[in-house]
Amino acid sequence: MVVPMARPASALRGHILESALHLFASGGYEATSLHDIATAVGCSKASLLYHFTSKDAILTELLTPAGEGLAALDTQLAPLDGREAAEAAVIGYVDLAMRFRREIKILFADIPGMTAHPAMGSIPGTVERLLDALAGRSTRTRDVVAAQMVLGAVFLAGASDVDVPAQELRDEMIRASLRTLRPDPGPERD
Amino acid sequence: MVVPMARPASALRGHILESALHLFASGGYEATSLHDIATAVGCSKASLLYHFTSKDAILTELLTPAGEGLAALDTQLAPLDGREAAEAAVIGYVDLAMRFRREIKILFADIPGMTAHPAMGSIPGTVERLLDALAGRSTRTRDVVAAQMVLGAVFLAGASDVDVPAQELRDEMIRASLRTLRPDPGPERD
DNA sequence: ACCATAACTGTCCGATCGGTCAGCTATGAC
DNA sequence: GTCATAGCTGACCGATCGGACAGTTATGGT
Repeated sequence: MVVPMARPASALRGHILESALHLFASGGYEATSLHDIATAVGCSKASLLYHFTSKDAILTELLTPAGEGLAALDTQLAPLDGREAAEAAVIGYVDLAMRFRREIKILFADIPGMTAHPAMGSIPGTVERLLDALAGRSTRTRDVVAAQMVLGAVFLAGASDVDVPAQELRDEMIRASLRTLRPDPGPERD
Repeated sequence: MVVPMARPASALRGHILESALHLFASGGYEATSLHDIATAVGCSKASLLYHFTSKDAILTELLTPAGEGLAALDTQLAPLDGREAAEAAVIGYVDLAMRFRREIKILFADIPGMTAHPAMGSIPGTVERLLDALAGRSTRTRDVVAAQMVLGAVFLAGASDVDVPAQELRDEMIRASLRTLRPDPGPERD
């Protein structure tokens, strides 16, 4: 049987992934056609489908590292609790967002269909657990909303084109996230 | 000449807008076909294009109120400065996000093509000014990043399906946003 | 020289999209 | 009755999509 398996690495293959990542991140997955990618790469559309079994296979290969990173964070956070969980979740999540900024942009552009993509593992459950960790395992409305906001804040701020060096952005996002999650420093205490 | 103008209100017209808003918000604009809308409404695809000049015209009618609301906030924030600007921006932005949760979901699902949609006015400039207000007119990295994060936080938390009553969600989002933007309360306050 | 295989492409295909158009039906004015 | 008009529809159109496939060229082992 001549099953078209994933072809081994080659010069063109790398160029395809590179161009596809760029196009997906800037224009979205659905809005980017195989023709667009082929034009950017400088090869034929059929050549793309020689190196990859489908358009989705290209996306999968691009998203897999990010999905694995998220899964690893999930595992790492599982045994932690309370403030420890929240802080580890913040740092881990921010680092993840920084490392996969372009991949996040792809997800961001096609949320509805993308969050269910197999390459990202079971997003719903993973995200739910990440939220739980960010909230320090608390179910109080205040903490749940704050966790949800940190999730969105880092997600969007990481994908945005803020004119700030990466290292600085990372540190500020961590600080701001912890500020968001920490109890109010007002007169009342709990 | 017989220019097909926007038809006046009618029962079916209302149902179309209602169904379209629901479908766009849950599945995204691009991913929702006229056939999908027609099926949901229970009429023919051609009937949609009798009441609306195009698919885009449906979207425009759905997004226009949100665009006007954003423009109004823009005007309201213009004369304010510093902490006053930041707090007014937070409250105004959160209220806007709450009022147009479903519309935001539409934008969220098709960011690349949607942020440039005429119905939302000149998004880039408006968002930039909103960010400036959120940062309290500061250009310090810390404040700029925090503002960007609040923007994303409210945007996503508002569009998410958190199981929290609207009023409570609004108040918590405002509190958390102010926490994010507020200067660090010294090394340790607790 | 021969040939198997890899790398690549031109061309075609079915599906689906947004949109057009001629025509059907119901209603109300005269 | 007659006629204009509003509301609505089935059938069709061109464009574009992802993908299939036969065929061409380049390469390296024997």
